[in-house]
Amino acid sequence: MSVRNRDIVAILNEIADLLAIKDANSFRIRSYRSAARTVDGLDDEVADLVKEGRDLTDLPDIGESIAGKLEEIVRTGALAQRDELQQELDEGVTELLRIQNVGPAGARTLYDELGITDAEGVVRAAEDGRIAELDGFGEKTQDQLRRDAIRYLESGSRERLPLGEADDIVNPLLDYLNGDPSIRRAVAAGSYRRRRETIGDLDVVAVCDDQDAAMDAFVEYERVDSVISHGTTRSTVVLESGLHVDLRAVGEESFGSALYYFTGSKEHNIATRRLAQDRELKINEYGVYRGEEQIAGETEESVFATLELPFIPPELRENRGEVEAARDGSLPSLIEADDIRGDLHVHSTATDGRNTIAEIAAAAAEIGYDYIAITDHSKRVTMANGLDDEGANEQMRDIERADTEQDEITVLSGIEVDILKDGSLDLSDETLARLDVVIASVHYDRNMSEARMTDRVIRAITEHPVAILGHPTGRMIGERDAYRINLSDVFSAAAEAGVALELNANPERLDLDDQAVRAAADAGALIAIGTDAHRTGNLSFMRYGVDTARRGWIGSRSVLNTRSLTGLRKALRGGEHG
DNA sequence: GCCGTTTTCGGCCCGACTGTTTTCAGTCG
Repeated sequence: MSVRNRDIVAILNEIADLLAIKDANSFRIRSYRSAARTVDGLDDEVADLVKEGRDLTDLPDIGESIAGKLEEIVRTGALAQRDELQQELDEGVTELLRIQNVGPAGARTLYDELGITDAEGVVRAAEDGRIAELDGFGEKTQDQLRRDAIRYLESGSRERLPLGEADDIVNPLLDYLNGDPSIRRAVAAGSYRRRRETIGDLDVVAVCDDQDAAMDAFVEYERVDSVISHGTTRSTVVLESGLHVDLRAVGEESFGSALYYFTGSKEHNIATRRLAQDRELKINEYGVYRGEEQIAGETEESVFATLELPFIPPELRENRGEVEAARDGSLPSLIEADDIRGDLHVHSTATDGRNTIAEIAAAAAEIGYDYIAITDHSKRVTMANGLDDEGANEQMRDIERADTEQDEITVLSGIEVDILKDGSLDLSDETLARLDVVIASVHYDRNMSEARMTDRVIRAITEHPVAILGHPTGRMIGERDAYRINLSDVFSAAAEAGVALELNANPERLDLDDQAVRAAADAGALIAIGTDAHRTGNLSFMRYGVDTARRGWIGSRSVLNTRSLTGLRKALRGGEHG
């Protein structure tokens, strides 16, 4: 098994950590972290690039030195430099950096003076009162570090929150803040605004009439568990849910620049600040400055204008080419929630859904859709009481009846047919050919080699009347990884066969993810955004699918279910085989 | 260690909060 990018990222970051504890040149440390970010964002495996003899120094933030180290890692699976650094310090001492409020300097002092190498050591030393005796440390810091180390030990590194759960926490908080008389308006920024699939913490930017009162209101919010800091322009709290929230108070004249600054991403901000430097401008959260003079900042648009850039949607701000695209006028026109005309992946009471076809149709009509496809499981999914050929045909008749019994929406017949281990499907092609929408998905036998899984999926979608490949990687966010599969081969095959790739909008799946969906569209494949709803309330998951599509640079033309019913039927026929 | 429409040296994004300080270092985002 060759070295994966994630292993390389871990090694580069570990070197950065070790160098930081050794108090090395900070820009040198930053270089390792930048290189790690570059590798993390690559579509290709570094091991493949090396194999192809590509010049790694063509990649951003990777020069002669680190390129040589990447090749060493690929060749030997290890890096002598890291091993040497690790021997100088103690194994695992970088764990100290994972503790809140312990940075390189603190870790160095704890290690040099007290020989502490892990969080348990911090707790013991704090309880013995040894930390407070160190230069630059005191009682308060000792107490804080003891709590931080215990929290680290109890929860490990803080888990990121899925966006769907974040919405349930963020919306009530924003309602509370916006209802406070001292706050003119409060808006969520950060990865939440960029609609990342998970968020680490939450940044809220607020324009306030009375900053002190606003900060007081914030820390007194009923779901606050503890207050980390409480200032006049910034306060940080931990909510009962464990989510860290920062509130930044700014003046009206700085609202746009603050929102821009705190929306990030960090990498995006660095890229645009470099553009600003070229123009002898300075961008910070208070505005865009030429010398002492503020020349923009009230709106995000005004900030972009000083860089002669059009507005870049928050979902694109990841430094994945959006700054360059904005400069040369090639930013994509992104899909909007209103572009969606129907949902193509919904389960009913016929298998494991909670609602009847009629209830689903009514809920979809209420949303304003033109059509909805009922796609229940096939028999292999025994847990869900999956349908056999006879059941599927019976269900087809039920769907047709539901379609004729109301005239608000078109109900399409469909199935989510299971892709068996050998790439065959567990319903006959005759049955499938009668249905409007056939989604083929892998549910079982996930643990096979990449080559076999790739072959299995490609056979399923090219040899049978399939319209859509469902949740193409099988991942569950924070629960289980994608199965091993060569996505670029699958995308090419799907594009060739006219089979759409699903962007499963369930916020626990989001499968394909943002980067994969971009690669799929680049390969010429159509995208089908479906909620996989098992109850009518889940139809609202569509939003997360659209968010992810936008993060994948997807326009409405690349998405199957933005088409009119006529256009959809035409595309579905065009994609069928035999 | 990386990078270059001032190019092979000399820069490298920027500010708030806290605690231990008496002018600032460390951490965070």
